[in-house]
Amino acid sequence: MGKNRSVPTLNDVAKAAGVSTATVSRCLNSPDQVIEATRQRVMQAVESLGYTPNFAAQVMAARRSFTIGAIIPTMDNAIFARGLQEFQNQLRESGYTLLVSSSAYDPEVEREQIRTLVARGADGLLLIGHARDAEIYEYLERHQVPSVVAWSYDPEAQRPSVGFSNADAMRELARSVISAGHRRIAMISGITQGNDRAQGRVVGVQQAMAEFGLEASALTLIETAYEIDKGAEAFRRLMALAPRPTVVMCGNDVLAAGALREARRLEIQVPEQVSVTGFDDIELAEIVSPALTTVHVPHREMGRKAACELTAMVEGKSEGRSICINIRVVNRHSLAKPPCQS
Amino acid sequence: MGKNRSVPTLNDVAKAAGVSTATVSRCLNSPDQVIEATRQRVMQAVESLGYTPNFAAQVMAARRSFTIGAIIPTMDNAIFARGLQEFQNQLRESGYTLLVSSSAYDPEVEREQIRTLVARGADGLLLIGHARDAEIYEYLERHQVPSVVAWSYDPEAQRPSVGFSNADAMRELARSVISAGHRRIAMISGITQGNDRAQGRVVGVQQAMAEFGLEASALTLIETAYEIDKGAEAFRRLMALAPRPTVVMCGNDVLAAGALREARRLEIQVPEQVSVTGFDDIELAEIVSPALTTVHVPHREMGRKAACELTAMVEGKSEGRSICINIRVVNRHSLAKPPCQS
DNA sequence: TTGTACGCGTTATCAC
DNA sequence: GTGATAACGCGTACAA
Repeated sequence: MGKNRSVPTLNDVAKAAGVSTATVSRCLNSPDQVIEATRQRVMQAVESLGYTPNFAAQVMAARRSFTIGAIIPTMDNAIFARGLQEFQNQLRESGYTLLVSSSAYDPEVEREQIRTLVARGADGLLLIGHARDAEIYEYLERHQVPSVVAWSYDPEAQRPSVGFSNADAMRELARSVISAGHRRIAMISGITQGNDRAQGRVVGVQQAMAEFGLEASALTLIETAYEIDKGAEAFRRLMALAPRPTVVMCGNDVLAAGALREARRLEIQVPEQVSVTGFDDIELAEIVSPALTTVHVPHREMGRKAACELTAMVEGKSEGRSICINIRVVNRHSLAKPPCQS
Repeated sequence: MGKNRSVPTLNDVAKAAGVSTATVSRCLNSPDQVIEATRQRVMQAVESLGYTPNFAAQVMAARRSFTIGAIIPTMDNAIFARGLQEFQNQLRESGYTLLVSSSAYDPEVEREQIRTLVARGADGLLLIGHARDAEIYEYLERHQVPSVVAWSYDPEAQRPSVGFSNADAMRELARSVISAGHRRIAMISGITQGNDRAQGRVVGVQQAMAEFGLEASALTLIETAYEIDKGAEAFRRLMALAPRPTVVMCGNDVLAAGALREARRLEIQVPEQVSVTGFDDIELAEIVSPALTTVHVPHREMGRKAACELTAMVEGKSEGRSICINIRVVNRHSLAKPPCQS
């Protein structure tokens, strides 16, 4: 029955309600500035026409989008997923929409996506880690788009960040490891290039070793991508060494899970023959066998606080504070004393 | 030094290069329509001013955004993450940007996000599963935004879908289970309300049982959210039953991982005392102990094909075909014959 | 090949 | 309270 094919605009609503576009706009954006009677009429028209405001036009006119962008290295890891879900929830409550892109750990892609998100009118950006070109920060500044860095806390950094010190966290875990008696330590790290979280975790291990008077050479380090298979592969190489390390500290739980899987395949008992540790304390950590001794990171809390800080900045209520999140070492079963003959 | 605070526009570039805005626009969008010399000059200006086109303005003028939206139930599950990553990769190659939102399995939220994405000028949408209000499809049609449904294949459905039949897949797995001798079957399903994948999986089990002449009452069904803890809890309740089921079929690998964790806690041997199966074959399935017998879904392939189909539709090259992806049962160690005394 | 001028759908600033 | 109307930044007929 004469179904109108095209999308209704503000103008259509205005005509249908017998008012001006300005009034319709006000009904939608500041309802109390318009008298009850006309508002009813307008809303009726909005309803019956099935009107939805055109976002691009809104952004252009209002120079504001109520949109927050986030660029994460990968969607394929529970740690970002968990925190981001909470980030989004918090944002929703404040009336913002979250747009997510994943950079696949590629700085070039990240750079492009930041520009895309800004061009799209994002009011603020969530970034992961500090390591990136100064040029990018200048770009953000010029466009006056506030940003907060998460999953990494660095009081030295110019930019506000919400997270924790990866070095401190890993150092604490490494202290436990060394205190348990381990001296031949191996580490399977994520790629440190352009990744301050991964770098910090390596540094943490090194610091703890120094504290205990261990030589740097006592650490065998393998760098690899954060994938289960890579963790397994690295673990195999480590176990082929003579003498074998007595503990394998992994850059995250995913790598540790790979290590554990390989240990099972090689019929190496964990932790009796070799200890393994993780980082992040994602659900995986409790599910593998033996359950992982790891560092617990409160991702949800981080997501929530990052959202609060970022919206505050967007709304001019904050200059950008840095927030430090507390982490803690979780002792489960994958870490024990080194074997006796060691 | 006189750093210009504001964001440069097409006009600024035009003035800087001594040409009209139209020429600048052409340089950016159809470079071959403009002579080499002027183009050089223009590009120079673009570069030195650090010009980035304003997206909202582009969308408004061109009525096209080269943006694809996706709404997934949750980011917190590897199955969507994996497929979406590939979906995005494929999109990038075709020049599209992906915007992702998660609905937290809430139809209301999904509805709102669909409107948001459309209002934002998304050229096409990726949706998960068929179950949703007809009104939403009408809305999409009216706005002429093509969409494809993924993770679910239904030849009966009006809308194009890329995926597989969840019922067929689960039925095949259930046949293996029954063939192995199981008669007291329990299932831990995801919430079926508004979720055709979960529904299909339940139906698959029921169909297989019917094929083998088993009474419907032989199936004990628990519905719960797709979370590890929920899987563990459901498993505990199941193990408290007398007689116990000899097999627990889980709606996905996450639930199965929870079941396995609880089994370990209860010191119930899997598969000696009770068998467990999963669905999806995410990495988790191979990592838990015992490794899960499950249904392998080629998520990457699904993501890729969905992207191809959707872009084809957006560009008017396809009316919207449905594509069926092949799945297969993966036999690992969590499924065995039922215990003898059964 | 290049320039002019209009339109895209809103918001916001004025008057009324 | 409400209504004109000028931006907002870009694409694109159409003209030159």
